[in-house]
Parts: sequence; C-alpha cells; structure tokens
Amino acid sequence: MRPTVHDIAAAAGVSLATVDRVLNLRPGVRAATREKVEQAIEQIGFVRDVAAANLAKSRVYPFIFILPSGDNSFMRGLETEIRAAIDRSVFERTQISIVTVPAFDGPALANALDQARLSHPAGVAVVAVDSPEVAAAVNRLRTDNIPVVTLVSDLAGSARDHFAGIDNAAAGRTAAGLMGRFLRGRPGPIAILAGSMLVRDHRERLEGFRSLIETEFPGRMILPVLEGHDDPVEAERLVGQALKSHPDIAGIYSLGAGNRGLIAALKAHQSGASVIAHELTPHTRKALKDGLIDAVLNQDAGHEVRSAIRVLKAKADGQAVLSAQERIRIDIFLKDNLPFDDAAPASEGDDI
Amino acid sequence: MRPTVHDIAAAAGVSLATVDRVLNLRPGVRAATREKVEQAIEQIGFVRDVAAANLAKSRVYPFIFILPSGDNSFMRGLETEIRAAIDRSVFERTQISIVTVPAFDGPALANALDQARLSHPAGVAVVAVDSPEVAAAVNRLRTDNIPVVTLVSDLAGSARDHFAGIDNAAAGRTAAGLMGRFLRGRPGPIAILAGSMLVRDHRERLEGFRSLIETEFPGRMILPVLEGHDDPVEAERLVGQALKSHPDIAGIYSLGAGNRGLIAALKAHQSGASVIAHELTPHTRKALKDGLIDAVLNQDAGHEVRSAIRVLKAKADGQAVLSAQERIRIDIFLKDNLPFDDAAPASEGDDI
DNA sequence: CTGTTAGCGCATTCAC
DNA sequence: GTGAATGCGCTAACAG
Repeated sequence: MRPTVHDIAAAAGVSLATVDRVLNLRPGVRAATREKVEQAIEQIGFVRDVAAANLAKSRVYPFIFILPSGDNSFMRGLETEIRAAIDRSVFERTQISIVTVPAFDGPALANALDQARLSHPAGVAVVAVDSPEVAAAVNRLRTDNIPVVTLVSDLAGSARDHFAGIDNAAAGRTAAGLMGRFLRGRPGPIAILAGSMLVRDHRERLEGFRSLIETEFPGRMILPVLEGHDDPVEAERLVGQALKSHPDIAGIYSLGAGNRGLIAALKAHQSGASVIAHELTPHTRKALKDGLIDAVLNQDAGHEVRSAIRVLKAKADGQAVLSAQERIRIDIFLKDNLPFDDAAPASEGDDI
Repeated sequence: MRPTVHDIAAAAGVSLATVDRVLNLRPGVRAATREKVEQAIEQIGFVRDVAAANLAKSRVYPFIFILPSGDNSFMRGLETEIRAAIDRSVFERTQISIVTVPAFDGPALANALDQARLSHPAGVAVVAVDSPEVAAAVNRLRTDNIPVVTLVSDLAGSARDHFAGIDNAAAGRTAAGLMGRFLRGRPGPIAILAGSMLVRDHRERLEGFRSLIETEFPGRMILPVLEGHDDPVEAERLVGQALKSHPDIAGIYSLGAGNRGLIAALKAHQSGASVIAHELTPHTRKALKDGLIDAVLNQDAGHEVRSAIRVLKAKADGQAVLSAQERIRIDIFLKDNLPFDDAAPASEGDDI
C-alpha cells in the first residue's frame, strides 16, 4: 500500500493538519516540526495523490486561451479544438474561456493578457506575437504566479512556462530537405511565402529552411521572401507577381498561412513548381489531391490544445510534466497519406 | 455545481446505495426503481466523477504487456517505454507486467495470452502475430471481459478492443510517395526488404507501397520481396545478393526490422540507391546522418505504450476513448530533422 | 430488494 | 503553533 498523509503523521508524531501545512507550504509550523515532517515524508517515500487532493479541494481550473481573430483556417481550426476541450471541461475540471485579438498586433495582445490577469485564472495559453510588450505582459502574469503556455508561436525573452508547438526551425529544415530532394536535377530558384516576420514561428521556419538549403544544396537560389501577412488576397498577388517575373521558379515554400491565395496563383499561372506548405486545411488538402501542392507540413491543433491544458494543470499544481508526451510532432502529408478520405472536417488533427 | 449521486438519490427518492447499484449495473434493484433512478440521472444530467470513484474503490489496474523477445532494436525500445510506464505506475494506479515470447511464433503467443488470462488482469496489450490461434486466444480473453489492445501490429478476425499503432497501409503509401518523388528521372527497379508476411503490419506496408507505386509511378519495377525475418544477418545476405544481381537498383524500401544488415550491405556495395526504412533506432539514425538512408518512417513507441494504457483503462471502466488523441502518427525523419542531436538514447520517440 | 454507514486520501474549518 | 473533526463524490460492506 502506498503511504498516505496518515502514515506521515504517525511517523512524525504530529497531526494531519500539520502534515498538510508542510505539504502545501503553508505558514504556522515551527521550523523544528516542519523539519520532522519533511524527514518523515522523505523516509517513507510519500507521493501525494493528486486526484484525492483535487477531490477534497473541489478544484476547478479556470483557463484563458488567447488567439488571433480573423479568417485563418488554421487558427479557426485551433479554436474548434479549444471548443472541443470546453465540451470536455466537466470531466477535466477545467473552465476555459476564449479571447481573440487582431493578428500580428503586439499592443492588443499585451492588453488582452493584462485583462486576463484581472480574472485570476489558473493559467493562460496564448498564440504569441514576438514583441517586448507581449513578453512584459506575460511576465506580469508570471509575477502573479499564473502559469503561461505559448501556443503555436513562441515568445522570446519571457518567463513563459512552456511552449506547446512544433520545433519550427526543424520544420523549416524538413521542408528544405524534402524540397532539395524533390528538385534534384531541376534547376531554378525557390520562392518563399511567409506571413510576417513579427511572429517567431515564421522567422524560425525561414531560418531553418534557408540554412539547410545553403549548406546541403548550395547553388540553389532563394528569392527574396514574400511577406503576405497570412492574407489570401495579398498572397495571391505576391506569388502571381513572382511567377510572372521568374518563370523558372522550381520550388515554392509557403511557411505561413494565406494558402488559398497561393493556390489560386498556382492555378492561374499553371506553375510546375514543387510546392511545400504548412497546415492541413480544407484548402491545402484539396490542393494536395489536385497535385498543386506536393507536401504539407502540419501541426496538430488538437494535440497542441490538449497538451497546453495538461501542462497548465501540471504547472498550476506544481507538478512535473512528461516532456516526451508534450512534444508536438511535425506531420508530413503527401497526397497519398492524407488522414480520412471524406470531406475534411474542421478538426483535421489528432494527437498523442 | 455539477450534480452528484446525492442529487440523483434525492430526485429519485431513493438511497445512495440504490443509485450506486443502478450506476454500476449491479443486480438487486426492481425494474421500476431502476427506471426512476435512470430518469433522474437523465434529467439532472449527471456525469460520474471517475477520480472520486477510483479513490473510493482504491482501484488499481493490473495490465499485461506481451511482446516479442529477441534482438530487435525497436521492440527493445518498446520494452524500455513499458518500463518507463512501470515507473509511473504509482501515480497512474497501474501495475504492469511484461511477458516476452519468440517473434513470429503464433502458438507461443497464443499460449502466453492464455497464461495471462489466468491472472485475471484488467487488460492485455499484445504485439500480435496475425494467426487464427492468436485471434482465438484473444477472443477467450474478451469472453472473460478482459480488454485487449493490439500494439504495433494488428490482428485480423479478433474481437480486440483497439489497435495502438500506425496505419501501416498509409505508411507504405507514404514511403512510395516519397520514393517516387526521390527517384524522379532516375531509372532502375526498387527492392523491398520485409521481415515476415506472418505479421500484419509488414503485409499492410507492402500492399500500400506496391499499390501506390503501380498507380502513381507506373513503369517502375519492383523486385520480388526479400523476407529477412527481422534478422540482421539474413537481411545483409539477401540485400547483398540483390545488389549484386541487380546493380541498377534505384531504390530500397525496408519495411521491417533487421536494418543493421541492410546498412552493412549498403556500405559493402557502395550502392547509390535511395533508401527508405522504418523505425528510428541508433542504427538507422546513424545511417541517416551518413547519407546511407534517405528517410525513416517512425512510430513512437512511447506514444503507443501510453495510448495502450489509456485505452485499456477506459475500456476497463467502460468509458469512451478520445479517438483523435489515440491516433498514432507516422513520423518522417530526414537527416536534417532528427530529434535531439546527442547520442541516441534508447527511448527515441515521444508522443501525441 | 433497499437503506445506513463507514471509509478512499486529502484539505480545511474551527477549537485548543 | 497544533490538533480534531468534517466533507469532497463515490463505493462497499452490512443491516434491515
């Protein structure tokens, strides 16, 4: 039988209440007594039963998820997954609210974070814009001892507890490795379509892609980055222009969103370029099937949401996280290994 | 406040014990009373607090994991992950034992399953050999109401509750899609190294690979399958022979284990073939880095083990499983997106 | 057939 | 500072 608080109490010659005070770092215990109890805990190898503790506390975890608003398939899919988590909240003792803010807007996001702080949540998950004011707002949350997990895109120079997202540099390198192999024997430059250099995930993918092409496939030219702000209209215009002025483009790496525009441009220009994009959405799925896109790198929004919740809970309880379980993997989809064949539902992803 | 058993009792005008009997489908309740209670449950929207129930029951889950013995890096990695789960068992209320049986040996496996049945476990996870006697043994477990999850390789015609493994047909197609693209413009046949057609995962990968090559890359010849029984020595001999008699081999798909032998043969013959293999082990990792293997498809043993445990628990409690969470993904590794750079530890993988 | 009662392991009043 | 008592939501004897 695994030892309980009673065993500690007996071993230390104190009462349950005192044991509890020591366990939960509450004041009102003499140093000597505390010492005794801690020794007992150590000696009998006590591990607290979190389930029982939560039961006794009737613990619920109020969490706040902050993500960009707007017409971005991936982000809306993410929101769908958060809503799915809300449906499970009765079972999981969570109580999740969703806040949306304009994309790529640091001040607005910082403001939303400060707002969130006022409601004293048990944790906050945020799709970060990589700016100092956002980092400062995150740090204010941390000062209040509120756990913060960045979601999808990370935040430099902040005290965030955890990042629930893929290794974006590795994603960029993966895209480059595939692209280099796909283009073997075919000359021509590579075009890159990004969303914004204000978000860390896009910057890291770009860096990873570039560095690998330069070292492993030297001589392959990369055109100046097209920054389409994840907007389909802008993306279509930029890619269209590029295809017009560089008819010899052999490959295109779309590392952000706005893929609807990319796809439209590809169709219009009958480009034969090898194309690699991110995120499996209804649009990229169709383009894969139609042969317009060769490969899609995907991050599973459902897994990210579930992971964020698990980590926030663990942090809120001062528990360790199973890091292997929380690593978000980079899925690679070709036309031929798409999950479920029917019309793509909003929740593409999966997990675990 | 979420409703409790007390609320049901009050609403139905009965005692806690009766509510409990209805909830747990125990006998000793008049049909009319049962009806009343069920109505109350329905009306107030009761959902049982599993954590509290487990606490009251001091529930522990005795599980048995059965896997092949022998010198197979992937299977030994799987065992390591099971041992990691054993380390967590105090927290997870599990009590896991490991049984190993000779690989590809249906009768031995069936015997081990029958043996497992005698100890009345709360669930069994098994790396299946796809044979009728194994299916029969699994069905005997199911008759005793013991949940069974197949692990890594599935079992046809059995009543197993769940399969914790990748979609192997999709894996084969993925390998074919990559291979076809890698070989663009290069003639020459493809060689296939398999372990044994007695296990379902190998058969499914082969089928998926073959069908996609035939439909998407017609004209690409596939040589007769080499069956190496996951044995490095045999694999080396078979691949060596093939490379000697077909010096024009353009691609090799290794869909089973025994990759040490494959790698040795590749080195010895200075083959320039594009190679795709399964499972990231210290050997395949090194071969990737050395450029001997182009891509590795991997299944995460850690994720599979954790998933199997979650599913067995859920089935044992008659609970629903979050199917999205339990889907095991196919990881694709190139030389340039390998996880952690240091010397590969036994536990490569990770998760959902 | 049905109800009463005493825990499961922990947290939290309220006395002392 | 410390302890005794009560309850979280559910299960499981044991009575009736």
